[in-house]
Amino acid sequence: MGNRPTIADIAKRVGVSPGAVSFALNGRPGVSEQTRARIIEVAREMNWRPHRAARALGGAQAGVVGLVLARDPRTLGSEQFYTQILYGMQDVLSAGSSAVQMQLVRDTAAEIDLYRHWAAEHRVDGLVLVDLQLDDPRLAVVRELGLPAVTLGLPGEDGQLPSVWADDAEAMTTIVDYLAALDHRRIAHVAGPPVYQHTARRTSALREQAVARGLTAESVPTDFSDAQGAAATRTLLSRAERPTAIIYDSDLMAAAGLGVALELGIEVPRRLSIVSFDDSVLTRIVHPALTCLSRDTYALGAQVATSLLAAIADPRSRTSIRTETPRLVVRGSTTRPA
Amino acid sequence: MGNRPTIADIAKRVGVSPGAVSFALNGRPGVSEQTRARIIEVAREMNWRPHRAARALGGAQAGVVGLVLARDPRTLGSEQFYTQILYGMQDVLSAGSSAVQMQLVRDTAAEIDLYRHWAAEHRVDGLVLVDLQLDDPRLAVVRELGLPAVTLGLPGEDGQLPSVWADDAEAMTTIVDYLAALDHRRIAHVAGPPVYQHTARRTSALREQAVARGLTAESVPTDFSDAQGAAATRTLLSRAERPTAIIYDSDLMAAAGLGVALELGIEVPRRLSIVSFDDSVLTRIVHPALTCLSRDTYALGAQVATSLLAAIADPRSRTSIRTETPRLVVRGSTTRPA
DNA sequence: GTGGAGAACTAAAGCGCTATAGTCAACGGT
DNA sequence: ACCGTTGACTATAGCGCTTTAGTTCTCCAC
Repeated sequence: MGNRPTIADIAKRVGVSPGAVSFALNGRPGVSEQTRARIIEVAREMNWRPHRAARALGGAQAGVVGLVLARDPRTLGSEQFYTQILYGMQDVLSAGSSAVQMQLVRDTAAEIDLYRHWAAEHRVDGLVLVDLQLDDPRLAVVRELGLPAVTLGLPGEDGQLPSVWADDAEAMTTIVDYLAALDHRRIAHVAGPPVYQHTARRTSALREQAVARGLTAESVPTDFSDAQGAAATRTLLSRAERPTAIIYDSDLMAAAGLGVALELGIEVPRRLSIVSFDDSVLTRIVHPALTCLSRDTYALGAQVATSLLAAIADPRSRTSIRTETPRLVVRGSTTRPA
Repeated sequence: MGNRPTIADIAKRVGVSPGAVSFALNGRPGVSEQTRARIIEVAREMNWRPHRAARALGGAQAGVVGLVLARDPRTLGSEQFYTQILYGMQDVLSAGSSAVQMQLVRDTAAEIDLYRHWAAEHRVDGLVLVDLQLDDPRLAVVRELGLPAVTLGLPGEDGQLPSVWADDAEAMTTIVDYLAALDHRRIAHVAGPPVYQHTARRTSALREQAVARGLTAESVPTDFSDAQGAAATRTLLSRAERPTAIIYDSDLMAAAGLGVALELGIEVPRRLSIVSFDDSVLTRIVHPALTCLSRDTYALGAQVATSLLAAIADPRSRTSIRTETPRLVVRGSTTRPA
């Protein structure tokens, strides 16, 4: 039963003091190589594992990093992306026998509460902040709490926190390049909520590109839900001069948009090309499969974990890592306008 | 900074011993109502929060329950369901200021390793076992480790563990009832892996129903991936005597199947009816929207959390809760066969 | 007015591990 | 031969909280 061996048990068995065992097991000087080996062997034999709480209590780490997702329970849909991130993170962290504590909350206020809670209870050693907002209120809180953190997305203006990011502007340019090459002149963009930094970057990149190339472009904000994605699509496609291509900020909305096109009898891709900013199974199972930007989300998660571990080890480190710009994967949903 | 107040700080401030503070804050007898009130007030004033690790060390609970999902990172797809479960669980657990530790692993062996790990490090107070298998190797391990656990799905044969479950056989019957009423005579079932208990139950329920009603029915096993779901569909639809209705064990496979039907030019629902065993956004965004079994997954998660808390409080409790049988939600993907 | 039962606390040990200070012997340099 | 080092440990305190075993007091019954 629950009676796991303690460091004292090992000490007794080997015939040394508990302190010596602690030194040995943590690779710290203070014991001869001989006894160290002996201790390690006995520890393995007895199937010893450190008691996390005991370690954490001694001022050490909790062995947990936190990741909270703020979204309405009914607007779920981006899980695919974050599940992959989670997977990537876990594989890196479990090597250091840490774990990721993922939690879903309703909104940013709840998210902040949770951070305070976690900090107070010493539950986590570090945080991953996702879905960065313009003027993000979380940044100040995290700084105040003194918790190491890494942002996934754009780096903070003033480089407050280390971050792992991809260039959204460049990604948008990739898409527009492609659509322009196909001769699309009227492009629409079903975007996420404007408070998000990535949405803002994409939107402005599209505008710039449109001006530079003399295209008509328009971004429609949504809350990322399939319902609003569908609604936006319906509005766009009901116009007299409807767009010949629509870029969606998420795979969920893209799929929903495709459904609307089918429902309106607008052939995809002949009469409407669709591009999704996210890749996932979803883009592959609908018909036609969706052209999208794809990236190695698993690797991204691993990257985030690595950065976070570095930030925890040295809280003053401030290195941001720019990841590869997502690649465009062309599938059946795009072609030259009819 | 990080210098959170301790129970001793409160004690000093109020002028009592740390023990008294502990009593007061835990609603335990040993202090007068007056001092208790005073202590609680000061604690709030100083913004005190218990240090989790310290509590856990004293033999108390870690305040974490574990949920591990064993699946290949490339076969992800059921996240939607589990994200909802997670959400439901969290809302119940956070009231008791516990958290859910969700982790993804590659297979059952890794899952079992993780349980041992968690148990040894006292990381979790209890477990939720999902995707029960026939002759599930995890049951013995969990018993051996003495960890309170709840299964989500069918109860163990011998009622070893409390469980929260819905009747898969009855659910399947609901679907067949409906399809039979529409006059479908040849029904196929794209199932999950046969090792899973729910797959087995559904498969045998379908067989029984088919015999009872004189229908032709067939179950095709898959690994739950969109690829195999699509492949199975392709095989079924390429037959001379193809089914007029296909039941899918997951929404992901159902959507993939729909894609295949479109690709083969088989109209849905006129020439093929599709029913999904799971509900999620996915069933709503494809076109036509999929008829499916729906249940309140959030509530299910909450139920699981409640049961688990009960199991933790009293490890001998063995109450299984049978939840409502999922309701059939009819949408555009089903009709009478042409 | 004395014994005894509560009530209201305090004191202190302990959870498992880390970390610091201290002990002790062996060795080397002068 | 003596002091200072160094290496290999041991002893001990402490992390923040819980919990058990006291210690006082007060109050009441006989």
